[in-house]
Amino acid sequence: MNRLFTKSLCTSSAAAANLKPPPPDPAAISKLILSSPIQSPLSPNTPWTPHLVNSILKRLWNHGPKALHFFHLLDRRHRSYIHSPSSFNLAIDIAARLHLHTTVWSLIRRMRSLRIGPSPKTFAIVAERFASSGKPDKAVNLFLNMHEHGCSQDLASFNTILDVLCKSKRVEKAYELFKDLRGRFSADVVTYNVIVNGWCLIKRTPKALEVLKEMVERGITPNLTTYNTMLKGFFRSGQVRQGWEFFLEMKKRNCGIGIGIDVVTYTTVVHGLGVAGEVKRAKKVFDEMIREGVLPSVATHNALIQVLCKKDTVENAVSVFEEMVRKGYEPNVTTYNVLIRGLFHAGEFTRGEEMMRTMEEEGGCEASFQTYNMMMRYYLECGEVEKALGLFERMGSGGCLPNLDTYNILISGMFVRKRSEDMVVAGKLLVEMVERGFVPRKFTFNRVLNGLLLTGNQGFAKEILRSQSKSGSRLTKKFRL
DNA sequence: ATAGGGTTAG
Repeated sequence: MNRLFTKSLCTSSAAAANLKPPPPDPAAISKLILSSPIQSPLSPNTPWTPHLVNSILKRLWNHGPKALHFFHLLDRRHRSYIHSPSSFNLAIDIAARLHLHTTVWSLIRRMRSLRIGPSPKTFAIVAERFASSGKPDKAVNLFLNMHEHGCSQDLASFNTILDVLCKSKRVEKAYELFKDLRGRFSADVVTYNVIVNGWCLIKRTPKALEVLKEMVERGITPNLTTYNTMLKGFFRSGQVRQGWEFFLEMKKRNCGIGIGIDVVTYTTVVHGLGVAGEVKRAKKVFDEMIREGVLPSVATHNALIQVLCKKDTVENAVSVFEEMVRKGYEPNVTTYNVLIRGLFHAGEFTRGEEMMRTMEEEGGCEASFQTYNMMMRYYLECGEVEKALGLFERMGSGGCLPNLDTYNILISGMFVRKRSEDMVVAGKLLVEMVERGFVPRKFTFNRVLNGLLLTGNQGFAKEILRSQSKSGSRLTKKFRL
């Protein structure tokens, strides 16, 4: 195990020959960490840098226990390396996702003792975890008590906590906090934009408009972000007509005062109209923006391609894709994902697979978990279990570890054929996901156990039950720092 | 990670 580590390092012969050692490869190190036993020590010779550590933590994101173990080893066993604040923040995020409360706080204490934090960003991460796991009050309290942990509250952190609450759909809670404290922190245009966006996210555009009116009354001038947010809100809540009129109004003001509309405005309208089924109008707006001298971005193309896939034909979507490449745009992962989805949706599995090859070989884009999850969904939907499992294998061996969705998709897919051997696979997947720090829903758990019992796999079922009853306490103990 | 546009699912 250790040899692999040393291989990528500065060996004495390389140094003697005055050759630059190859930079350590995060992918190779991540693979090694995944395959090595938990006690395996890291080579002391690796030239660790925050960038290297961060890219490894990101690669191991969906294997939280291993990621934390790696972080911990480097923190404690490595004499000369001290983790950077950004690595701490990543580790804290991972620990919070694993519900390792004790670990989160000891990491925060450690940051403090090293005098490298915690920063407002650190608290934003923890608050986000609270808010998205149904504990918005804890998120608010964390913000209110930040100063006790050596981190001052300011307008920026106030805006952040509001945004965190809004993005996790706790808009009422955010609005409450906003009204209580907007005086103390002198709310600015960003604060108001966050709240406007919040109401828009839960499709309450009348409330958003109310806040918009209020900000003007209080002497805060809305900017283009405010209007783009509102515009998106109309389309999101299905108010296509209001959205369109708002867009026209924005254009009119552009001529008058000169607030300007930009590529984001146009992208919002192209997407909004298209999703509403108004494909012709969406295309017209796309052409209009070019005439008006606002260059479409990759995101604009992605919006149009998605809309054509959904409401028109995948052939037209492919044409737009080819045209954008011809014009010199570089399609990104989203472009490919949208297009592959379109092809799979149309039953064109072969062309979808080809597009995936194109993306990796010619496009220089690595397939993401969205790519894999979506393709597996389609394969399982029509009973192509082997195809889905093949993709799953590729994920595990490539640089993209399966996430919670992946496991859920696959496990439920194992029930379509009603075969005994599929139940065993489902059981193995369940064990693996727990090992990697994911918490299966009770429903998933019972379904797999029932499946095993009904197909005569009592032994395996019992094994799973035993490992589960231990895993909770094991996880929390292992990473207490 | 102080705010707005593309990836799922009606």
